[in-house]
Amino acid sequence: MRITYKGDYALKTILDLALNYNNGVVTIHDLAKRLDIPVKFLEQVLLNLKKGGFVESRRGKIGGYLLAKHPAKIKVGDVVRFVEGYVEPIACIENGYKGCRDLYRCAFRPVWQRVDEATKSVIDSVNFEELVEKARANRRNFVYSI
Amino acid sequence: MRITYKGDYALKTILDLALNYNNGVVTIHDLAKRLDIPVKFLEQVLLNLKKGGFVESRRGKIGGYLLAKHPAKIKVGDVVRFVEGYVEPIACIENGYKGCRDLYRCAFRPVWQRVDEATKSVIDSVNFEELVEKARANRRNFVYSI
DNA sequence: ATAATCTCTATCATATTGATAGAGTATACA
DNA sequence: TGTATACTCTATCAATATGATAGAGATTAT
Repeated sequence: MRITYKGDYALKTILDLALNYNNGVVTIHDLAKRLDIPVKFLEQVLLNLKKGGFVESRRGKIGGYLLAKHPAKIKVGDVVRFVEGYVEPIACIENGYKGCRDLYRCAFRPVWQRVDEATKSVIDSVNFEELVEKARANRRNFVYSI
Repeated sequence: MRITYKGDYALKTILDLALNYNNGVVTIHDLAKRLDIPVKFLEQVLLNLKKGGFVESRRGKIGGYLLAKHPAKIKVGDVVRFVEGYVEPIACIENGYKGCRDLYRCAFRPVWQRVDEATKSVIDSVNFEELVEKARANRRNFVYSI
């Protein structure tokens, strides 16, 4: 797994929408400003997240984006898998991979499998409800420390 | 961490040289044939591994490559770090990274750090002496199972 | 009507990836 | 001393991914 800007932006966007859950829609413009993401890039990220069923949109004058599911129902791993396309540390570990002469005798395979399992156990154990709590706590700490 | 062909080839090359440790040099040609790697690509991989201090070379008529250290002294993590350039799941976790507005308040940071630690604990716990044993065992199993 | 918003597709510059090409240098050995 | 057999070095290439920009739509509250 390697997270690119694409994935980073997607995760931060979903966290922002989770922070605004049950609070109406958020516009691309506001998201872009708060998260420091180029507006036109964020457009594509959001359209993709919509295709993935993570967000919904409202068009028109008071339109914007909102989360399609409860934050507790979205895991970090779900988003990474959908946006980046994979989570595995090497292609030969991916499901349905063909193209290695002797996949099952490979001495490295168990190593990659252990990395893969450890990675997934982390990213699939964190949902956006927890992240919202953590983000709010961090914000409080920050304000108090000034 | 995401292993590309570059890293995969490097690891397999070092394993092959480890299997031939104390057994003279191995030519690029033999390595390329056994490992199914394009010769001219393998050249570059080997020159790089030499720069990294993993292998040594002998030029001339009976030249070839050999491991620069004992297989037990080379960890999978060492090779990946050198060849791929990083091991972290995202750039902001890399040492000396600047460029995030509030790195220490980021709700995702602890997630990436956990992935990072888990990954490193795997790849830094496997050395090429163990891999040689495993590879020899796998080869035996294969022969017996025919 | 119109302003504000999302939608869609095309394009772009740059870097990375995986691979190929060819001329050079060193060494064993007949 | 010639030559075959190796490693050495640098350039180049096609294809793809990455991060970003552009502009013309479609929708909706007021």
